[in-house]
Amino acid sequence: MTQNAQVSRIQKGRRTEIRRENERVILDAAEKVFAEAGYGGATMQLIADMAGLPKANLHYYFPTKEALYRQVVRNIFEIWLHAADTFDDAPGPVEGIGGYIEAKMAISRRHPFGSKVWASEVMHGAPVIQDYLETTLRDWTAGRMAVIQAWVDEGKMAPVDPRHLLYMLWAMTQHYADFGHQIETLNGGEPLSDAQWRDATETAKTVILRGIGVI
Amino acid sequence: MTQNAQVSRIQKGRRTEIRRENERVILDAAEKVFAEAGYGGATMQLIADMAGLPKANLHYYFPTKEALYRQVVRNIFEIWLHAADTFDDAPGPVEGIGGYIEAKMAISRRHPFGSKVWASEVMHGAPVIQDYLETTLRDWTAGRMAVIQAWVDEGKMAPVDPRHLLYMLWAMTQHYADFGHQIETLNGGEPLSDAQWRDATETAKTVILRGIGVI
DNA sequence: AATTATGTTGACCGGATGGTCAGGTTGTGG
DNA sequence: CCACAACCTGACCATCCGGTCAACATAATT
Repeated sequence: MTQNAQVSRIQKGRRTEIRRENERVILDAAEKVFAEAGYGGATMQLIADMAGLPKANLHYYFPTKEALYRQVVRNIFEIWLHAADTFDDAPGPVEGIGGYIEAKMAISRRHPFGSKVWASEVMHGAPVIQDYLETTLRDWTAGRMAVIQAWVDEGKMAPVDPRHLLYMLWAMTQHYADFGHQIETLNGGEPLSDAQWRDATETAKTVILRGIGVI
Repeated sequence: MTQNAQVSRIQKGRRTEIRRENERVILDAAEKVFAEAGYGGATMQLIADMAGLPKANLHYYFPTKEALYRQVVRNIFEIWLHAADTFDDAPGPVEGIGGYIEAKMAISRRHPFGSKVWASEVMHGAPVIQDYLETTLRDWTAGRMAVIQAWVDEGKMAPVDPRHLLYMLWAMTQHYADFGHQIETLNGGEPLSDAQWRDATETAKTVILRGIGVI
């Protein structure tokens, strides 16, 4: 049994395993620290402490603070984009937009740090991922706008500006991650419960879906 | 004429005038730098350069970086709260909520830096204005929730969770300031025109008001 | 005009931070 | 078992930043 566990854990050699594990630990710690302190306020020492590694070890895996930050932001961007899958094979706005709201609310709950890093990056003028905004995100947005516009043309929903509708969806859902502290404070200092997350998601879905005339 | 201008400008003595003017210049510069670089990334030297004053002069008016930051955040909070006036003497949700959306969208356009500073502060756990969140903001929120709940009870709008509706309004409107860079990039690198701001405001109002069943 | 209060600023300081490096340890292939 | 490569880390360094201060300039007061 011990041997089996070892074998399965060491599939690709101890060396690459060490590397993968350490990079993961560092990236997780970095995401949290960057989210809580901002890029300028974060220090390599803080990240190292949170990761449980000496600072010099961080520089072994990531040459500079900026390189580490860049990797954190890229990872988040991937998650962000994949939430759009619900759009693709949806027969209409109820499933497509409703599902998108659910997916993004789930991300806000599961990856609050990542969301904050992303927000911070954009607020500071996207120094690191400007190229992504101009290519990947622009294409992505154009695609979803076309889908929404098609629904409008087919009479499946009220005529609403697809671009601003998308912005509304982003804003609402990410708000629960980015302003989580404010929401928590207004909730008596307690994190939202399962039921409260469900209420939030349901309220958002109801108001939006009724707002685009599909309820 | 020259004399008149001077007289009106120096109403309260040269000294207090100098102080007021310098504090204003410094606060404006600080707001911009804090918004663009974050608290940790901002430096007193950067703020001084933007204000056109030597760094030591900043410390004459504001003892520490934190004190300067604190004042910037307080100023924003004031503006933020006053946008709620439209709620108070509105006969119903159409005027109250519609007007609130318009007011907050106007603020996002006029005070984008302030909005970003506020967002940053909250995202980092509100180290400076936690007490405000727990007192002023909590009371404010409770008051508006009561107003909305009353409208629901009177049958003036669909039954919607007032708290999450408020969060939606905050999120949508502030998104246009906080994520302004992303929106600008997706707009071909150009800031939103007057017409586009009108579209954004109208879309938000339409979807929300229809979403709460008053259209 | 003399004195005092307020505003101005270049030069400086202690501490923190990102990053380096030499010397060590551990895993890997032959 | 040996030699090489990958990994680890304490100690160190140059730089930058918030903040201080002493000396000076300007306005207000008497």
